[in-house]
Amino acid sequence: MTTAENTPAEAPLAAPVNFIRARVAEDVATGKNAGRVMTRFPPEPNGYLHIGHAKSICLNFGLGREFGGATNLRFDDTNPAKEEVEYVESIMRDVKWLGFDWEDRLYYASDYFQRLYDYAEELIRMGKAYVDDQSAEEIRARRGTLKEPGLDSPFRARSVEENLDLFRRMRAGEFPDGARVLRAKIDMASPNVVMRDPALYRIKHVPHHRTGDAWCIYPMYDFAHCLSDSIEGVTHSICTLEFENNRPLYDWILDQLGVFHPQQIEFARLNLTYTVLSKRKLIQLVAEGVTTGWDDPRMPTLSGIRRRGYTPEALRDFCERIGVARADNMVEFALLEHCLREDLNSRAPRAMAVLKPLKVVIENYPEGQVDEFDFPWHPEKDMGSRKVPFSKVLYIEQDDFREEPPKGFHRLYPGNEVRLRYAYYITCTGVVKDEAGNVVELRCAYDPESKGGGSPDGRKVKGTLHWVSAAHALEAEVRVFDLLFTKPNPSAEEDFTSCINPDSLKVLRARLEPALADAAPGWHCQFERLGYFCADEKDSRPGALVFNRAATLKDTWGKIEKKQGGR
RNA sequence: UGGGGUGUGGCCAAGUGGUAAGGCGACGGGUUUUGGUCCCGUUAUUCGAGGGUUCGAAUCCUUCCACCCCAGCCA
Repeated sequence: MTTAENTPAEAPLAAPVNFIRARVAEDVATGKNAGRVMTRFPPEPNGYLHIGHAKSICLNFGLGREFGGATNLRFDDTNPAKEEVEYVESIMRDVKWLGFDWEDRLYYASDYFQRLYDYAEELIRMGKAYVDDQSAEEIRARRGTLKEPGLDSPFRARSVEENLDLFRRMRAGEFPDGARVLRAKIDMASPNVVMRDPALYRIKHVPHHRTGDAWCIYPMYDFAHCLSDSIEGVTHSICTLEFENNRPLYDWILDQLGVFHPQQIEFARLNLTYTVLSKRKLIQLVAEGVTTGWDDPRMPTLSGIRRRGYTPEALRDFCERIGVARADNMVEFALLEHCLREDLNSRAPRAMAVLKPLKVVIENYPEGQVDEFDFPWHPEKDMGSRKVPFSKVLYIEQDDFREEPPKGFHRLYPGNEVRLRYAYYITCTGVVKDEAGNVVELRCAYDPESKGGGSPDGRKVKGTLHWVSAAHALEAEVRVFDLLFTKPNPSAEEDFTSCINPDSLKVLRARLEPALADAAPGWHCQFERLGYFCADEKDSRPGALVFNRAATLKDTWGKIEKKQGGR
């Protein structure tokens, strides 16, 4: 039971409609591309995948699967200065973990460098591209502004022969970085700035993680992406809204070259409350040591979320529920939590753990006696059972005792009777305090007749507490996480780091029931009444358990107490 | 009038001329050996605003307003 793999989730329901699905369905119905559907997920390997990428992955792979097509994984690796194999590997790991399979269709834009280069020469021969000797600053100065047209480059009218010669010499490494660039010859007066003779190739004497020193010129995104899509026969090239301005260029390049023309479709990227999802900001969190790395359980990266204890099923469900549209959005974190709870409620085994232990001595329980109970792993589903020992000295949660109970509190307080889950009823008969007045121990009396957690006389107790036998308890580290930011939209702040939550991590020494002794890293369970937890995939091992809290359970009492102005 | 987009309840989001789906959240209530789960109910006379067309408009026309994206040799 404590192995990492829990009961697999049931197959997800049919995906809801959205405008992209509708459009693809229409294309299939009208016989466009002979009814063929091919999508791709095209990450740049310059960072870890985050939950925003999950939306795109689910969309792209979902479309491929739904329409009997296929989805490629293609690394958009056209900027060697920023890309690394570590990222390539993490991306493949994360996509697989999310539950998608690119089978034998693993591609890299760098695989196409020669073909791309050939296309560039073709454009030059058609008089549609030219080599510009201006510096980056000069080009910028002549680009014009959003409201004013740009000026033609003094090198715009070069002959095809000269352009070809210069471009070949660029490729041969004759010029230093930044000396020249290949530009498309479109329209410097275009109201769309993207169309003002965009750069197609730049010189970068930087080794590439896959092609090594083979190239010193690299294609720009706009040139590489559309042609890579075309080469792969992608029918629907789905990307986020900010690329909408680039679509005319995407279309222009493909039209000039007369090659297969995929359809670019844009959708609104995901924004999540209390988190940041821009690569720049995530890199900053890692670089500045705000988190322990890309896979810190507080990070919205897929590796962080996985380590936190989220399941791929929950994430896929989340991606279905948020929908796909073109309006800017900000999805509440509560929806993500809901998806996890819903998934794990049905499949996670239950266990007892006390996070902040308070010692309880059952005064009328025989010294040295041990009851060994057999508790089900799940209250409704048949998941078998485990042995749980009960003895004279126990631990309960500090939060479950109040010397002076607030209104509506039906846990333990002096004179009150509660149920220890599945075990016995106990009544608090005394409180032991230290010199400072802190409650350090409770004296209680149990009712032997209530064994199993019910009583022959049928009397009701309102509270049921989780507990652990002190002598048999396992000690474990439990990491309790909270939101990384204190504001719903950190990106709206002048400096997003100004609202970092100083209490986003609390490390506790908890006591666990002994059945958890050999919980495997990655194992999920519910600690009864506390939340869903997962044995840390990196740091936990039998004998030195480390659990992460993925999400709390819904807490009605906490809400009531908060309203009462309680602590 | 630089160009391109978007505006439906607190948050997502269906709806594409026939009289506002669904989910999350919130709020009530029931069940309950997890104050969990589950169940039941409530939560937009109104679709950014105004004007118009129509028997009928969130859907069509029109004016206006708000917000987002674009001036990397990043993607």
